[in-house]
Amino acid sequence: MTTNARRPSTRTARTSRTSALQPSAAALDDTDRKLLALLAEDATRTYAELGKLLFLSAPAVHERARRLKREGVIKGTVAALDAAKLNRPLLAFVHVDTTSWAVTRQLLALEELSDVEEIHTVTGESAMLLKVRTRDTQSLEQLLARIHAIEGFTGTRSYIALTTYLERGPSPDL
Amino acid sequence: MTTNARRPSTRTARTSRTSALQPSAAALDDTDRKLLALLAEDATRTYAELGKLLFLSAPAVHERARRLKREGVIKGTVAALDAAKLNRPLLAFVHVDTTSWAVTRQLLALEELSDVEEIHTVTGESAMLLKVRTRDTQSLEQLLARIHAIEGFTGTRSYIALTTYLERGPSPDL
DNA sequence: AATGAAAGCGGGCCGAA
DNA sequence: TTCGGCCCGCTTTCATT
Repeated sequence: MTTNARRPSTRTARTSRTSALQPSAAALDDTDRKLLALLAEDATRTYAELGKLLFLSAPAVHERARRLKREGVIKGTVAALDAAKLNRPLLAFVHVDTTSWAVTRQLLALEELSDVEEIHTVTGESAMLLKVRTRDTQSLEQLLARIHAIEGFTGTRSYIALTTYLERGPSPDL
Repeated sequence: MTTNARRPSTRTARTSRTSALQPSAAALDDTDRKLLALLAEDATRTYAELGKLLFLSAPAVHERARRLKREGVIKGTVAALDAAKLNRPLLAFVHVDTTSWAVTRQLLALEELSDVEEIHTVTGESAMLLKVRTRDTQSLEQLLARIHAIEGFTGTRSYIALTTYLERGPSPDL
C-alpha cells in the first residue's frame, strides 16, 4: 500500500532535437532505461503492467517502446531457448590463432552451422574467438576438425564451460 | 481438455528411439524445431503467420508453443538490445585465474554489475571466464580492478573484441 | 466460431522552450 | 506560440476456449 498517487514530475530532459545523427549513440532518459531493463528481462509483459511499474499510462509506454524500436535500441524480440533441452549441453569457447587476417573470411562460413553462436575478432595472442554449443565432445571435435581444415591457422585452444552462473544480454546502466 | 495422445503424427518423427535416455533433453519433432528456430529469430510473429510457414493452423501452433514453454524449452521471451546504443561499445572476454575454487563464490557477486553478461567456470589454464560489456576502456579497467581486489587469484587476461560477426542465442539443429 | 483482452490510433491537455 | 510528452476515448486485431 501507500502507493504515492503522486506521479513523478515529468522532467523531460530529452533533447530529441539533436538533428546531428549519432549512429552509435541514443538519448535515453531514466524512464527509457528502466523500460529497457524490464523488456530485456521479460518482453511478454503488457503495456498496462509496464505502465504501473513506470508510473505511466499504457499508451505512453507503447509510444516509448515504439520509439526505441525505431531508433534501433531494441533490435528485436526473440525467444530464449534452453540449450540443454535442445540437446546442446556442451558449451565451449574456442580461440583460433591465424597467421593472416585473410583467414577471417573463411571462418565466417561457420555462421551456417547452428552450433556456432558467436564469432568475434579479438586482440591478444589469438585472432578470433568462437562461442560454440554442441551436443557432445565428438560434435565439438568435428567442428574443430573443420576449422583445422582451413589453411592459414596455427592452432586452436578450447575452453569448455563446466558451469554457467550467468548468461544474459546487454542491459542499460540504470 | 484431456491430453490424449491424439496428435496428428501422420509421419511421426517423434519416435521413441532416442527419447527417455537423456533426462534434460526434450522430445522434439521436426515441426517443433522449425517453430523454435522461427521464434528464436523473431518472437513477435503472429500464430497465424507461423501457421502459414509451418503448414499448420494457428491453434495448432499455439498448442505447440504452449507445450514448449511448459517443458522449459522456451525459457522466456526477451527484447534484444543494441549494446552500442546503450553506451556499451566495448566487448571483452576476461579469463580469470584463481588459486582455489573457493574464489568462485566471490566472483558471483559480479552478477550485480550490469557490465557483466556472462560468468562461467571453464577448463584449461584459467578457472573462470567472463563476458563483459563496458562503456570504454576505463570502465573495463575499473572492473578488472574490482576483480583484482578479490584474494586468491593469480591474474586475468582480457581479449577485447574488435568486430562481432555473429552473435545469437541457442537454436535447434533443423 | 465466439468471446474477451490487448494493441493501435486519433484527439485534447499540460508544461517547457 | 510551438513542440514534445502524456492521458483518455474508440477501433481493430489477436489470443484463447
